[in-house]
Parts: sequence; structure tokens; C-alpha cells
Amino acid sequence: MKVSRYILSTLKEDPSDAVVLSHRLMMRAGLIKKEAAGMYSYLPMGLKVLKKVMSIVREEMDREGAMECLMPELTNADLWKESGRWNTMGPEMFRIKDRNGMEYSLGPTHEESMTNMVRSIISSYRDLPLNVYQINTKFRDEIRPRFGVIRSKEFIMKDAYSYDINQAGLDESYQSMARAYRNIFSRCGLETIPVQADSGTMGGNASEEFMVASEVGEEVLLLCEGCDYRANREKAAYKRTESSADETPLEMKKVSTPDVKTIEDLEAFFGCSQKRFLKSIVYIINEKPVMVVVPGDREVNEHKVAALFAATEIELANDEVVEKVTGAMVGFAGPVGTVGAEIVFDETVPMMKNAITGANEAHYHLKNVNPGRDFEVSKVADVTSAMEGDTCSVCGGKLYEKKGIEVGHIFKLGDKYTKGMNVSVLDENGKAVTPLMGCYGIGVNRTVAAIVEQNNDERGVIWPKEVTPFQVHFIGIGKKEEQVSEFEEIYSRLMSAGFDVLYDDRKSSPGIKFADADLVGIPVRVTAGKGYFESGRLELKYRNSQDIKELSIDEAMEEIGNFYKK
RNA sequence: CGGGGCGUAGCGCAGUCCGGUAGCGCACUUCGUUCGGGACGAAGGGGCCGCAGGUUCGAAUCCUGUCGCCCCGACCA
Repeated sequence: MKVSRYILSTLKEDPSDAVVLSHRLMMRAGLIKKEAAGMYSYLPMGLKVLKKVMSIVREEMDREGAMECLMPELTNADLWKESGRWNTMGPEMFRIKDRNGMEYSLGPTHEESMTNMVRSIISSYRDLPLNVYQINTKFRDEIRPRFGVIRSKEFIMKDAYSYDINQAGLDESYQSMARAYRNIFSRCGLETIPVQADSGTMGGNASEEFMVASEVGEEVLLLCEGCDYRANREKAAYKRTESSADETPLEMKKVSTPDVKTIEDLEAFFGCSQKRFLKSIVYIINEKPVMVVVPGDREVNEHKVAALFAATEIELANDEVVEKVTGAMVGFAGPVGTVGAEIVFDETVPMMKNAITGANEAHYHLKNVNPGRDFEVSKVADVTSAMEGDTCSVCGGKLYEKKGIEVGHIFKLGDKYTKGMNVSVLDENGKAVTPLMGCYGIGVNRTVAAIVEQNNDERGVIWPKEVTPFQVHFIGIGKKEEQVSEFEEIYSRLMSAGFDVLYDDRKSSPGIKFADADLVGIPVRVTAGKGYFESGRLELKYRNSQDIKELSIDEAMEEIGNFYKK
């Protein structure tokens, strides 16, 4: 491809609305163009990269025996109502009506659609296992699209769904996807951190996220220094230790605390650490109030709480509910006395001594509160988030935090959808069984952004060789007619050797061509200039190195061939 | 949804406080000189100053409304 005929729309300066590195570079290198908030066009070069990532995905999925298909992006509301998600998906689902008033959603994910398609096809255990996938656009009305293509309203996802006759089969399907994902991301030149994850509103149990470490990551991971435990914050477990555990219980006292409402206020008022307080927060779960009691220095982990109640939605109770439950205004809640709600205690609570908590009476707190003595510790669970410095529950090592971009996610869904949507097949004995399901997603364009985020320098992108938009960036320096025809000759020889070549034939100065080459980031650069006309030698330079090799055309082609062969 | 900021040429910005009919850099066109890391000179083209209404002799500028975009936050009692 000749640059003079190509859209090489590079920018010298960062567009004002691009903040994160990958977004800036993708805009500057002319890969994408913003159409509106959270909506991007792919320019030719960006599309080439996207397609390369897609074909890696296809190859690795197919290698594991998955089958590609393609589903409508408009999905029937009835399917969502059947699974119950029409109500639980919330406002992030785009909903539309046709002229007849029929309701649809612009598919945010396709468990229902795929299961609906599959259930009409399978009828026997002989039809399983089955793994079907598609690469298609998904729509989510994101609360706040940002970071370019990393979080957009419209994005491309590879979503696969497996159906197995039993748990052993599901385990196998899951493992095969775990394998495929490792291959896919490594071929994309990405270093991913697989972490244990919460399965969120998708339902189901086991799940693993593939994260790319990045400062702009929207997820917080907790990794162990001592072992290979790694999980995202929504899920991460940690071992409880409590410094006050060996204190002697003192007599409980009621203390007047006018307008002392927040943990910060309490800290100032009592002059002791946040750890000493029992924070009592009221939620509405499955339409019932639940009080969650945690140490003052911890945050309630709503994902863990929701999982505990097998709830899809959890919401903070409003002031009226809090007053009804505790009998006091917000700010003075506690587990001592009468509470009109079920109470859940974090695992730390039973270990605490002489704690301070709300008295369930306006402007009063209780000090020297002791679990077991002053209130019954009925239901204990892990309902707080791990933090940096916490103790690993596996090996006792220290946990540390890292931010990450989620590029892939694999789940075991179990029978959530197959049961809910009445899918069944006959087993060997002619008995109806419900297949078990797994689902496996990859954010394709987010993966491209992650690749850029991880592979660049101050001059621009450095594409890993399997996803580079072109294989060779050829630059000719010289404008004389006979020089240009020599360049044309070299260009066509490179092309006929089978390389995908971007030939910068513009009449610009060399500086512009070199700068654009660095920005665009094709791994191999070949230059024909003064040296070529003197000695017939081309210059070959790899984007990730400073060295320049002087080679004849044949040598250069051999070297490039070897580079891409591996 | 709450808070903050911004909409002026393809891109980056100034001009807005203090009203007088739009400017700079890059990019683009033509000519000449240059020609290995974002060259130089000369001459050009390109704007409903986000949109609508109002005030005024006169509005990019003041007022009202509206739309779009960016950043931060989104409840921990």
C-alpha cells in the first residue's frame, strides 16, 4: 500500500479529549476517530489491527473445537423476560420498541439468545458438548464511557457459550477456554494476569478474569507476594487479624455524641483509630432490609454481600428505612439492642473487643461494646474488601494491589440459563437432563487498546508482530525520477515476496516520514536512501531497537521472512 | 445522577472580563529553493465563533434557554 493513496491520518498533537495513553496514541496514529461519546470509527489501519486480533481469536477458538456463528444484535425482550434479566439488567441495557410496540434490546450480551438458538437444535447427549461463539458488536449504555475504546457504548466482543451434559464436561470446556485465552493474549503480545473474579450479574460460580496491568485499569487486583493467589477486589479473600483481640472486655457505656455521624467524626471525637468502630450499614436486598456490620476502617464489599444472599441487586437503604430499622437517624446505627433487620457481621467482628458503635438513638454511641456479650453474633461472613497489606488467606503472605484492564472473562454459569429457559436433552438412559453452561468473553477492541497501552514508547506505538497493521514500513528518500523508480522496484519486490508493505511514497521530508513510521509503529522499517544509491544496501531497523542493519534486498527479505516466521 | 471545565478553520489554541463584524501555530493549495529525524521564502484557500431566543445602532463577547464534549465523583452512616 502506498501512503499517497492511503488514509494515514496522523496527528502531531494529542487531541484535547484524549487523556489516557492508548487513546492518545490510537488517535494520533490514525487508528480510530471519535464520532460521539463512547462511539468510535475505525480508520483503515485501526481496522487492520482489529481484524488481526479477531483472526487470532478465531484460530484459537477453532483450535479448541468452538464453532463460530453470528446472531442478530437486536434481541427480543421476551427472551430477557424469560430469564428474568429484563428487570435485573437495569439502565445499562439499551431498550427500543419497533413501530408495533414490540420491545427489543440492543444486545449487551447473548446468553439468552444463544441458549434460545441452541435449545431448538440440541436434543440428545450426543449433541454435546457444544461450544458456539460469535464476534459481534455489543451495546451497553455505560454510565460514563471513557478512555477511548476501553469503555465505550458500542464495542466488539467475542462471546462464546459452552453446553455440557455434566459438571465434568463443563470443567473440561472451561479448561479448554482457559487454554485458548492464554494463547490468544500471548499471541497478541499481551501480558495478562488471570485473576479469580466475582461472576456478578451473569450468575454462576467459578470465574476467571484476564487482566492487563495498567495505571488506567478500572479494576483493582490483589496479588500475593508469597504465592500465586490473585483475585480482583470484588472477590479477594484475606485473613482477619485484629489488634484488640487480647484486650480485657470493659463495661459498656453510653456516650453522648451530638452530631458525630461519620467514621471521621468519630475518630476525631474519641481520638482512636477507625479500626475500633463498628460500622453498621443498612442495605435493601431482595426487597428486605439487611444490616451489615464491619470494622470502621473497612469498606463493605457489596458484591460479596449480594453473593451471600444470592441477590442480583443490592442497594443502600434510604434514610427512612434506616430510621425504621434502627430507631435512630442515620449516623447512629449499631448492632446492639433491637434492630428491625437481619444482621450480617464481617469475619473480623467476633475478634473485636471494646468496640464503639452507634446506640440506635440519635446523638448517642456505645463504647466498650463486646461481640457475644452485648449483642449476638448471628451470621458471620466475609463481607469486606481486601486492601493492600492484608494477609493472604492461602499462604499468609502479604497482598498488594495493582490496577488492571479486563480484556477477557470466563465463567462457569451452571444451569442458571439452561434451567431458567427450560433446556433439556436426553441422556443415555432416556432421561431428561439440563445441560450446564459456560460463557467466555473477550473485548476485542479493548484488547487492541490494551496492546497499545502495553507496547509503546515516547515516539509512538510498537506493534507486536502478530497484530501489526503492516509487516514492513518502507521509506524511500529521494525525489529524483530515477530514484523514485528504484523505490517502486524495491516496493514491488517486497510485495511479491509476500509481505504486507506500507510504502511511504509521499514527497515529504525524511523527518516527517521517520516520525510517522515511529508513531504508527510497524515492527520492521526498511529505508532506501543515500546509502542505497551508493552501495545498493537497504537499511533495516526494528521498531523496538536502535540498531540499523545494512543489507542487500535479498538479505533484507530473508531477515524479514525469518522475523515473521517465528 | 452530582460537581467542575470546555464548545472559535481538519488539529492544537488566543480573543470573551471591558460589545465595533475574527486571529495565531500546525495541516492544506501554488511557485521557487531545500532534501537522512517533523526545512525555508513568497502568494493563497478555508469559519452561521455548538444551536435557539433576547438585549443593543452593533454580539464570538452581555442575558436566557438548549444541545454536545471532557474530567472527577456516585452514597460506607
